[in-house]
Amino acid sequence: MMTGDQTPLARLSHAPSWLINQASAHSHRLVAERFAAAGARGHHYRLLAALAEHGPASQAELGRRTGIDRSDVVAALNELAGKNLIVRAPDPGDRRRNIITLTAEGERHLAHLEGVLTQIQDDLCAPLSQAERDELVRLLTRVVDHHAQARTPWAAES
Amino acid sequence: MMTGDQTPLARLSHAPSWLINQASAHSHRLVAERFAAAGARGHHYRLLAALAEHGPASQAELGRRTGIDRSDVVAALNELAGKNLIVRAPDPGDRRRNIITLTAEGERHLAHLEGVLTQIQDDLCAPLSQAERDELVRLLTRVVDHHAQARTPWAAES
DNA sequence: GTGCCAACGTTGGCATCACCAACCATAGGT
DNA sequence: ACCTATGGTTGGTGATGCCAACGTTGGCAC
Repeated sequence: MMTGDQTPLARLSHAPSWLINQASAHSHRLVAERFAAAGARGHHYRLLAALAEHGPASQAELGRRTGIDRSDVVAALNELAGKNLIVRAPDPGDRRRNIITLTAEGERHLAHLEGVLTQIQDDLCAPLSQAERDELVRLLTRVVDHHAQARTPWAAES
Repeated sequence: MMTGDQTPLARLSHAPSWLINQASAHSHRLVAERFAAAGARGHHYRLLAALAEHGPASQAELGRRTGIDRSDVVAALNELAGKNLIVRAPDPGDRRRNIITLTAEGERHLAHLEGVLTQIQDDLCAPLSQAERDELVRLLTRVVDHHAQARTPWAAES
């Protein structure tokens, strides 16, 4: 996001949107750096996690679960398939679909990324106490839910 | 960032980095949409605000103040100059530098963007009470400061 | 059954943003 | 004079979030 953020802009430095973007940028940097070191990118983790949590699914399903665009899902799955972390098989019951399945190797990789991510959370929230982290999560959850709902009124249940 | 964020990923939905990125995405979308409607982009506001707060400056100075990369400052200033919102004049005391000055029109535009941004803050934090918004700002400020400092130990004072 | 619309996978493209590398001109100190 | 640091500029990279379009296939109505 930025190079040297001494944030000398008084009017901006108290704006939630600015702070959120700053925080996001730092978080993004952490994720990008460490995931890159682990040979992965944000999309990869999201997809693997979705597969682990809800089981095999079509690509469109994965897109909906993870919020990743269909077209981006294709690219990410290509990469994951290239590393044998997932398997793409045609759905016998619907020839339009591919059924994506996590491989054992994919599960191992996911477990690794899980650890990396946990460490990232910790570093990101380093200056906050546990109670403060919980509070931050609570507040952000409210904000995110509010806007997610506004954007996807259809996805009522899940 | 995403299309339909029903966030069905239990393990992710409580991770601060995920929440921050989600919130940032929503905020980013709001900013992009409304700034586009106002004929501006995020960089533009940051630069105009920096000029208004600290007065005319060289491009490198602006980059440091706003955290925008030197090369990106050039492009943004070109656009701003094209709209007569800023003036780029050579520094008589240092022929390497350009002195960037806000024009009256630039100030008007900034004032407008200021209003747009205030509205965005409000929409972004819609689900939160004022006390909660303050708390969110406080927590995020701690996080951002912590990482900004880690990244730019040199920019001690400012 | 035929026809039409919806969903799926895929390709290709666009925009923003953070960032890096390289250039050349100029300052400044030695 | 020389060498280094700084400033403006150009150009390029990569991640991410989207949108548009295509051909294929399913499902439904008629």
